[in-house]
Amino acid sequence: MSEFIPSFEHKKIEKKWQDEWYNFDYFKAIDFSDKEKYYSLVEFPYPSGIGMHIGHIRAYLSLEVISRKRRMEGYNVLFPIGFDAFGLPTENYAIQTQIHPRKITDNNIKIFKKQLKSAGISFDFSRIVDTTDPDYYRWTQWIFLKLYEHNLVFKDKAYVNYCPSCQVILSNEESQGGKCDRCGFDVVQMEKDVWFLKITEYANSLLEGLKDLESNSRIRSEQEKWIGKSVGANLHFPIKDSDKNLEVFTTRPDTIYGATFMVIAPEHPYIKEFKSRIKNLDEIKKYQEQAKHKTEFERLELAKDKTGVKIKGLKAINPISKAEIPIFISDYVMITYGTGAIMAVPAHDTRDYEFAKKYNLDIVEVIKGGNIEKEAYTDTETGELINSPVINGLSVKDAIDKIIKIIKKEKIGEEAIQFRMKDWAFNRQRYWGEPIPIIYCEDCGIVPVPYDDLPVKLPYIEKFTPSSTGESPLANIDEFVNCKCPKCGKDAKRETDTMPQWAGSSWYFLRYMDPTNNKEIASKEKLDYWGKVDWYNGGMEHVTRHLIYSRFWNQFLFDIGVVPNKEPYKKRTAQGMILGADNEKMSKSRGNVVNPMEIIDEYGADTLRTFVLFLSDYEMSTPWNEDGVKGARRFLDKIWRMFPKVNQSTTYTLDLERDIHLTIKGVDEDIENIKFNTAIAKMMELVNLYNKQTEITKADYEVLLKILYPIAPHLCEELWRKLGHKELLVFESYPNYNPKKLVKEEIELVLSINGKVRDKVVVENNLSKDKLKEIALESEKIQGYIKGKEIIKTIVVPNKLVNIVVK
RNA sequence: GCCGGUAUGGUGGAAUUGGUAGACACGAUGGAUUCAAAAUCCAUUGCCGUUAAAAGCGUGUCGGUUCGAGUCCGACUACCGGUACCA
Repeated sequence: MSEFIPSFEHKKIEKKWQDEWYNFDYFKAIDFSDKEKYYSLVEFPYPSGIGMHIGHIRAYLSLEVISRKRRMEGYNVLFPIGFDAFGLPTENYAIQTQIHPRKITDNNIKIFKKQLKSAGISFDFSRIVDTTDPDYYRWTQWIFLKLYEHNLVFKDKAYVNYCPSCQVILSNEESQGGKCDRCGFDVVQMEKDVWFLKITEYANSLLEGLKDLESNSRIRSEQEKWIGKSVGANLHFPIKDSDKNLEVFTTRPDTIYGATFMVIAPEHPYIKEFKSRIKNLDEIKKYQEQAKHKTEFERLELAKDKTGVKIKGLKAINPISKAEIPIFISDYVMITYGTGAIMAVPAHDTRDYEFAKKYNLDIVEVIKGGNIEKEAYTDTETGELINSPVINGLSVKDAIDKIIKIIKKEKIGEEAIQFRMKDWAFNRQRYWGEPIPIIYCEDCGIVPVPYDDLPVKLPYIEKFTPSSTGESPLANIDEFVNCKCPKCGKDAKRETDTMPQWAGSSWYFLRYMDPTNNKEIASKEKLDYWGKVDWYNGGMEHVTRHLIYSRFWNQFLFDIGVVPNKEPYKKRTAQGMILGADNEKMSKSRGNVVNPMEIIDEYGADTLRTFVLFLSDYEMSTPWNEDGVKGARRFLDKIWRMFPKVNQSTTYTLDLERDIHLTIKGVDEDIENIKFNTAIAKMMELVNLYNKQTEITKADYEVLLKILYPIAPHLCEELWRKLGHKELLVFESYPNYNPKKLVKEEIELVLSINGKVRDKVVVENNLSKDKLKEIALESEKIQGYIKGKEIIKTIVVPNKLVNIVVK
């Protein structure tokens, strides 16, 4: 101990322990171990060329800390990592540089692995999955074929969002606000053959499954809203002088007497169906044409300004009141939601109200309580039905119940449920993705590739630029396109579209359980052993799309008997974003990006880890603050420098005992509640106490190393070894606290007058209320305040305070 | 528009069931050490006030409940995130 280096040499020490951990596979998860299993999952990264972002570090650290702690607690921990490597950025970069995406991806993965290790994250690197590996995407294709087999895949012509800049078809989610998610270019509408996955079939099941997911309310409600369940009724409005009905969906069947007109979407099939009867067909067609060419942006901009055309020659009949009412065509009704037609109740729906005002249509009040001269009255809690013969006087809720009974009896409608969630558009016209395993045969039509022929491998090509027709680059590769029909053997052609980026990530958590299996996605035994993901952490931005897609695939695999659990995740948390020092989102263009590797190089991985966790509440977004890094480093140095004053005693220093037990308890609770910032603050407080002692015991020091280990493992390993231990901290037992040792013998009693603190005295713990009151009145300061005043009342909170109310 | 979240010192942020607001850290100031600096250590650090104290003020704004409110209730403002004519 004589030659002691006053600051820990992070470069040397961190490298030493990383080599030890990774070379000897200390973090390897053991299949079928007798220990209880724990599966911690973090969202696998897209291996971009810039390498790791500070956000990755924060995202992984929560479960990194939990995983290290769980190992100490005796669990067999599966904490895997992989790469979601298909996708546009790599492909665009490939086009730019003429380097093959395979090469780029391999290189990026290599960089990422190295960086993850230099941060000391305790991943099981033996289980890496790479979605672009044919041994992996073979099973992605396999699941697609299974979905196809179970009629959950269909092909349809659809207007799709197309980005002329990326030359790629986008999902609704990727083209929000009419802008391309990737490049920001204006999205245009384009008719295409599109593969869909029928996720809507699982809508209800996905909603129900949320009940079993442990997560905060925000995570749950975003998913709920995305699924968007509405309960109401389908009503049949007869078209006058025909045997057809106009079907509408409504959540407010109680307002049927107030339905003064109907509105159908511009794309509604009845325009064609009744074209011979429509007197102003030209005008209608013109409107349809306009609606089609409105960009998303215009539709949003003009959202308030309703437009539409009355369909002349066509009338609907209100099936309850028998009133004849006009039908309009307007783009405020969407063909993609419900039945593409509505009954408009202007008195009680804001949109219908605006439309009625603009076109001077009747507004009939059927619920009392608002002022329909001014605005639509949409309250459903307090109103009472009027002008509605069969349901007058009822509340909205009762009226809905009663009217549904009536319409069912009269066969003019039925209860119905609608979801806002749409089927999942499942193809891209790009090269760098999983080929869709489908063959087109002139005689046999669409033929799925036989399971034995999987994987359909991506051919190694030189030119990845998409064709100007919007077709995949694969369409130009004859050797890929031309094949034999698996059914009849005749010449046939392959599907050239590839899967969207969400495909590979929809089941990767299953593959980790058995990453090299070449017979199944994973063996039944391993799926059973590892079971559900115990804790899944990732970004808030993936709570809707990725989480729902992957739950959908898992539920499907459960339904066909492939996986043992209907829901894949037990618990889900999400980290907050780290913003730039300027409080703006980090981005290259703003120049506020923090490179974690630079911090590791200068201050070390332990410092980075400690600081990122200390920065703020884990779930909140927060600006980066370079200065704070020094504070974290100082904290670790203090612990390092303390080493020479450690004595050989194996019991806690008496003066520190209570604080040690308190800290163990607090740190444990904080970590489990992902309050890493306060956990670290508590350890800092303990270290400050240690520093005040001239000597500390080996026991004092060891317990600190153990509770700090999950956060700053390199430093703790090194000091642990310096204490003479032969074994690593990895599987040392996590410390327990003794509740009896938490009791304080003396407490500080606060004395206040009228709620204002006037004095503080140290008294024995657990004194009676009367005794505390007595003590309070004895205080000189208190006496000064109550002199000449009347004591109205005294409140005593045992072990806390005495408040005297005077007048 | 609707749905969430947030608002606390110069800064990042703490605060258990309503019970000492500002833990912990950064920064700053003063001092020790040093030839000097860095590092380290000690002290101070919400505002106002004072020689020092006391008193007073203080958790986005306004109001309320309470012996007592950062915390509960009502109204509002700003910022962030989600969503967008969803019938």
